[in-house]
Amino acid sequence: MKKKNSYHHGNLAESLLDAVDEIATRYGLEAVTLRACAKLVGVSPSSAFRHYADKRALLTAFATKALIQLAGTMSAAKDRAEAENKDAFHAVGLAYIEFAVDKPALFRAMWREETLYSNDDNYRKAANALSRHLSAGFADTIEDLDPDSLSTDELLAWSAVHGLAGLLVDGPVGRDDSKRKKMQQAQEMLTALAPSFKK
Amino acid sequence: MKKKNSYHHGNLAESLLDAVDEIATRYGLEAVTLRACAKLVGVSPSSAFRHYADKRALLTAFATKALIQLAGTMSAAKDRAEAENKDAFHAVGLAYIEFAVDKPALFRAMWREETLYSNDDNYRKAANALSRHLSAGFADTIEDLDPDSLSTDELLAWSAVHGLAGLLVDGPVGRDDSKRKKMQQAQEMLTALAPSFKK
DNA sequence: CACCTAATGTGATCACTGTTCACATTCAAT
DNA sequence: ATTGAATGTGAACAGTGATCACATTAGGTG
Repeated sequence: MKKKNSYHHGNLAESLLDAVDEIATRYGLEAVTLRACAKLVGVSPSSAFRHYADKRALLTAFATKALIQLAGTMSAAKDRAEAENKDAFHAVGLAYIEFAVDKPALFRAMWREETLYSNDDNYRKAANALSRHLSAGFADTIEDLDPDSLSTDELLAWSAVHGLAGLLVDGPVGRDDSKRKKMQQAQEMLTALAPSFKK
Repeated sequence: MKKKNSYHHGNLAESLLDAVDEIATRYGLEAVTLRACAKLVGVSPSSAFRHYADKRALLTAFATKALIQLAGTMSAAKDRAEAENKDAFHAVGLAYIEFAVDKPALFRAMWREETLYSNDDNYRKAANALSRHLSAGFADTIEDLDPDSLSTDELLAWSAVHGLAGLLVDGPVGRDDSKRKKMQQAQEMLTALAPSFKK
């Protein structure tokens, strides 16, 4: 994007993240290899270590990026729903699930505790932000005393949405179904969940 | 367990599964290596291939075993709840989450689509069985027309339970909390979910 | 401008991984 | 007792993450 034929690449750190994305979406997370990423970027394998201490550090950065991307999608869904006077939580939850269905590799990468440095500050922040985006769909009069502690309603909402996403991506639910069918199941589940949020 | 010093091991296939369990529980799933398993069993690395076509096949067998174990735990929880006249779904859901919290490595191994042969017959059967154990907590008068197709209520129940388990094991929820605290969150979530199951 | 230091990319090399294959050993049925 | 099938072995292979001395360059200093 910047330099073309120079010894120095320009912004290898960012380009490596793009390479992870490319390979993960194309061939799956397990196919993401330092050497493959380096080759894709057109650079020596060892050069990656100038920017990431570890393969794990690279994957952590990638997961963080994915989390932020998902948060953006959810935020957009919320705005759209409010503009159309629709139920915001329903829309945000649906966006969450749709993201998982559309980009399973990214969704998996976000939550691989064992291949991540989950103590990383940026990662933690991005992960915690998600719950806030979900509960943003609720009535605004919710008690947001401690931003790092979830209310039971928030936890239930996140669990149901996250759980269905997980079952669709890495579970036996809707394994051979079309995307339309899957999203329809999500719709129904979210509707069925609504009664639990009556005050 | 059988032979002690013979050239032939006796039941390598089963012992390898035990080795996977041991290593996964002790050092995490990523530490499960064919060579480490073989060494633990006291056998040559290549011998594993007489019983499993692949590392993936081994992990599939292990995942299946874990699924069956979880199903057993759930079934026991249901029986106990019914004997004590308590809500069966609540108990079964709690058992599901407790299993994940107690044995995160096993729980992760069950759902790693990318490191599994999820088409394997035994695996599929075991995975599908779980939903039935969950819905067994519902009123018995539920319409179980198609056993392979989930009702919306079943799907909601499984999603919420599975989601919280996932968030606890591989997510930012309750990361530094004690087990007691985690299980308390689970209790509250399940209680909050109940209104959605009113007919 | 020339210089110098820090940042960035390279190549060789290491230990380890899953996998294969010819070979050794044992079991079980004849 | 013999023999064929089942099971375990050891040496190899290519691919992996990682390290380190070294090469190349960028950007501020004089």
